[in-house]
Amino acid sequence: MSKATIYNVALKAGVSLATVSRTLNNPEKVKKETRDRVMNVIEELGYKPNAFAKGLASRRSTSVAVVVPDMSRSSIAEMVNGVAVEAKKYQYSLILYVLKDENRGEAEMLKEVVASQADGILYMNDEINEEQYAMLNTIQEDYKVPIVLANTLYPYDNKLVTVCIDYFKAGYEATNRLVQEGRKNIYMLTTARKYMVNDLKEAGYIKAMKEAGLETNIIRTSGDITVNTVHFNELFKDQGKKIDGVIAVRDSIAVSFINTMIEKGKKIPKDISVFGFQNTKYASLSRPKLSCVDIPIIDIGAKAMALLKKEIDGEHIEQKFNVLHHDIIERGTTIK
Amino acid sequence: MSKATIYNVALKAGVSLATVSRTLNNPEKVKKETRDRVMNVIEELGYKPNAFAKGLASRRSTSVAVVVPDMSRSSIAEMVNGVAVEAKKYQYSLILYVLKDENRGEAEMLKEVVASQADGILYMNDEINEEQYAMLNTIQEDYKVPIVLANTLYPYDNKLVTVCIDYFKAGYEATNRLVQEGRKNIYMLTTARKYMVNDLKEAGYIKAMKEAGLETNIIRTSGDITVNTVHFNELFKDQGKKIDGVIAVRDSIAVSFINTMIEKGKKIPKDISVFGFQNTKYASLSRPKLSCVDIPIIDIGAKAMALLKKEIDGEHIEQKFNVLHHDIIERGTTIK
DNA sequence: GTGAATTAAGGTGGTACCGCGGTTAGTTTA
DNA sequence: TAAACTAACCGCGGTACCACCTTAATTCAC
Repeated sequence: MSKATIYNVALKAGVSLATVSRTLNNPEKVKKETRDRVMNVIEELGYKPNAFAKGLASRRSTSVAVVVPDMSRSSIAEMVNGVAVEAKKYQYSLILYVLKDENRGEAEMLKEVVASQADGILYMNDEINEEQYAMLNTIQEDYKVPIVLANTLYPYDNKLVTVCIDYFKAGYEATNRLVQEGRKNIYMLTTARKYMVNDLKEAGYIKAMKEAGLETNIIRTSGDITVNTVHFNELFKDQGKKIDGVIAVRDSIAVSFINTMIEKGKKIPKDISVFGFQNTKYASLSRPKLSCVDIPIIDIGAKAMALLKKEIDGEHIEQKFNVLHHDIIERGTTIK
Repeated sequence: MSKATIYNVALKAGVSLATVSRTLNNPEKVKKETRDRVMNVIEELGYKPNAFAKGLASRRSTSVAVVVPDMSRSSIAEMVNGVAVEAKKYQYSLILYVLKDENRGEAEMLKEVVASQADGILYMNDEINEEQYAMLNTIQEDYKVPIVLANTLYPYDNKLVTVCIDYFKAGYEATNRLVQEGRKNIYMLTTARKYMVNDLKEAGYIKAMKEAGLETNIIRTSGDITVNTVHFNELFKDQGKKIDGVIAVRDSIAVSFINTMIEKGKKIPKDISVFGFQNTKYASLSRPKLSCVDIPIIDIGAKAMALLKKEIDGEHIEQKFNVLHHDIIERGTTIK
């Protein structure tokens, strides 16, 4: 009973191929009795339409390509979870492309994505630059493949549908909380690599500092925690460096900073207040628990998938740029 | 320049369809000059063979299905990273199936996997039971779809190719370290849900405890850290409960336990030694840094993919059960 | 008011594709 | 004369359009 084809089903149910196809794709166009009979046979034979044949004939794959930079980043993984749940609603399958250690150009990979016949592309690479954005645009236009950016954005243009939060505002708000606590020497810890979203957090931080008449201090460090721990030790070796507040672009960076400082005898939050970004498990597992910007990352994934589905179905999306709501969570690393 | 077909290429290169097909699939059968000419046109038109047509005609998809329980688990995400890197070598694409919140039976999902025409299945669901194992076997046999289990196993049988580490041994070794420290009241913290690999860690723990003539204490808690923190608080409310050592089946559980205890005034590792499992980022971000069993999770993913590829290519795999090496890492939560 | 004719709509079957791989037999090239 | 290539066709398993057949409802002629 390896593989039942539509032909087997038709034969056994005593109907034509067309009718079987219709019972599956346009059930309302088939009389109930016939439909039931066909469905029974389908059940009996364990028939599932061959995805290739279906794709070839219909020119639709009911699958979307999911492009991610690196699965091991907690935010990416959570987002994929959200995408998966939403995709299931539409019976869409996910084709995964992990860019990590990708040495061929991204262009090559995107061509592959197109060749895979995916009905749409969910682009989650936050390390996006002008060139890539242009490429994505070309693909969307030339190949008519809808693209949605999830938790990433290209702020200088908005031809592509985007789901994100207002990272600028979040950075601004988090910084302001520390300013309101009376902190004067507030640092921003960000990644050495240029992620668009981190640039926005940084811009928000700068704005808040400027408004408060404070001096900005931006430290670019590695996303790798073993590396940045060393870095922090180096940086704050001389106790002369005044620091009483920190905004980190990732929870993990915030936590490794906290650990470094506590080992140096600093009190958190008495001496230094710390804010993270994302509200990952790292934040809950930190001691004290990390205050952070809560980002609805699962919702971003789900919303992005939902919008992509709409685009695929040809619906016009009036709102290209979709901003989801974020929260500021105060826990143990800031003073209420 | 939307979609070039093999026909366009043939026309422009002045050859027949057959020759184009050969250049791509059996290049050695085509004279170099012709081949070069065809390749140039392919490049020029940006031609990529239609995956559906190719799959339909060749009955191979050059894609594998990756079945995971939940992307947000750090071990799963890392493993997928490993799979992705290896898959890229073979130009295989990944179709992702996330079981999380799956309410239809898993049988239904597996049928879908088969219908997707994947050439093979990478099964990473560690919540495997007898029924599922039987189902996987049926699929492998009836549909001739190779299956590899990655970081999960079914210890009562070994028809399916498996890549794992010796969790029994790891549990045994970790427990022994604590015994050698002189710990007497060593608890195992495991998940309430039945994961096969956790059962093995538990069995290893029990063996070591028995050998040392110590009493076993097994606490089943949630994988959700907000829940288990409450649980730990409840359990160890009465200070009468003696406890001086802990083996946790996941790093995250270990860390939340540590946090709970330290808040109660316990010293780690002076009063209680703690061991985790996996060596995730949680372990490095814990304070003190978590001692744990280091599991080569990326390698497991890569190895599983490599074996699957072999199976797909029809090579016989003599070694069905593949055990990768693990390490015991001693850091700050145990006494050297 | 009745039976016949027309129409509409619902249900079903027939079949040309979709783009490629593989085979065969025949043709050209070195 | 072998090697390299062409031409033609089938098959893969579906989809979707179009055409056809029912059946029921409506209109019509008488």
